[in-house]
Amino acid sequence: MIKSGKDIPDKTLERMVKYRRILDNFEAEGKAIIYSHEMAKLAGNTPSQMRRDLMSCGCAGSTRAGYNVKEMQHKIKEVLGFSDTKHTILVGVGNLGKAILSYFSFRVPRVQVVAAFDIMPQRIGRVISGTRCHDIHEMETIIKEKNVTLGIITVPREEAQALADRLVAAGITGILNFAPVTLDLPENVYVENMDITMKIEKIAFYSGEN
Amino acid sequence: MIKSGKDIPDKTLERMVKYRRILDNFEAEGKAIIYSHEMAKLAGNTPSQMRRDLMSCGCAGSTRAGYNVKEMQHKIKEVLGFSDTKHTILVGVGNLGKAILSYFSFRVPRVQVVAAFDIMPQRIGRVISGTRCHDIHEMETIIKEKNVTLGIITVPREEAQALADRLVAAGITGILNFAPVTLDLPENVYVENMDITMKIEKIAFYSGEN
DNA sequence: AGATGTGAAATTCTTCACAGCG
DNA sequence: CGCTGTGAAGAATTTCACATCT
Repeated sequence: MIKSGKDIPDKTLERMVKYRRILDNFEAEGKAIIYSHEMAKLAGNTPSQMRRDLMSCGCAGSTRAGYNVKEMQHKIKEVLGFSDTKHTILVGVGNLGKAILSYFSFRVPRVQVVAAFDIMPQRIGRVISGTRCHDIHEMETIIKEKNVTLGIITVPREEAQALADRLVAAGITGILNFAPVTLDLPENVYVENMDITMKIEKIAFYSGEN
Repeated sequence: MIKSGKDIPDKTLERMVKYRRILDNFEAEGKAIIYSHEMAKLAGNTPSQMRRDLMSCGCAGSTRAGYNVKEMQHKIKEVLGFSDTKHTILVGVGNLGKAILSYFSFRVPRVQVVAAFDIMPQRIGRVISGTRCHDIHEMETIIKEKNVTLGIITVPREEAQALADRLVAAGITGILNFAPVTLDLPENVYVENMDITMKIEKIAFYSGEN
């Protein structure tokens, strides 16, 4: 999908999320000032990359004294968007689905999971980490009712494409896909893939002397 | 970590894994020849990127006739390394851990999960998708015994760094980390992070007109 | 004609190096 | 000084365009 017209580089955005998490911790500790090299250490990158990233979000760091934690936090949240919350559903309440639902008890800013879906009767009606699991037949209705725009796919590979089509037809514009297939969807839908086995193979490839 | 001296670009490697999966399906269907544009469609990229990738693995596609499925498959497997299997453990047998263990029943080439670990008594001794869950106290012993070199971390955030240190001390050289923290580890350990909440926020950011 | 293979351009991302501020 | 801000260099990745082959 074509990225919408935000001027902030993709990789920078990814790191921004990380920075926010780190800053949240700092705030909790009452730390008020942070240097780019401290931040870089915690984020696993370099000071200059850190500073470059901050430029993209118009973040003023006062010379000599480092960056003001609260201000930086505010600016980053502004970029990531803290105003409107997007409604999300998750489809496929197996182990993976359950695991992801529990991530949300730790609250992901901007994103709220409003319902989960499955086909298995024994899962329907249950509440997992605060989210109710519905029969998948109700999916389209609930998407419309609750104004859902994001979908998380945690169903088996074979079912992923058909499900994605249904989600898109129902009006969803962003998908996080955990199934190991490439989804074929219209350009205006933004898709991110979480390819777990790929990552494992990457580790096998790079680790050790090889 | 510094990448070991393989000449193949990082992104290409990632796509290679995807290509292999696609080829496996093709082989099952008995298809013998494939064109770069077909492959690109299935992998969600462009024909020229596809061809460029194949160059990196010395993959001969005969002009006009496209690529020979079996040969391409062979070359890719050669690059990804199909000879030696790396032994892997997973630590943290919650929902996420269980989900990942079940991925392995679908067989990830090159990688074999030989044991799982947890601290919770009710999990210890159980067998999940063919992998036995041990008490975490046995971890170091089993790593040595079974010559384990890769570790998958699916414990809560607070425990991840300490666990990673233990893994590295015990001789592990590659880690797949699902906890949302940056692990601070020696240069010679290769780490990949699966940052689920980050991906979700990315979708929230890019999807829709925003 | 319809593929592949590949220099070369274009784009994106990272790092360097250093001016300038407090 | 030590730290930020940033132009400019450098590296990595993607895309273009076209010669070449059957």
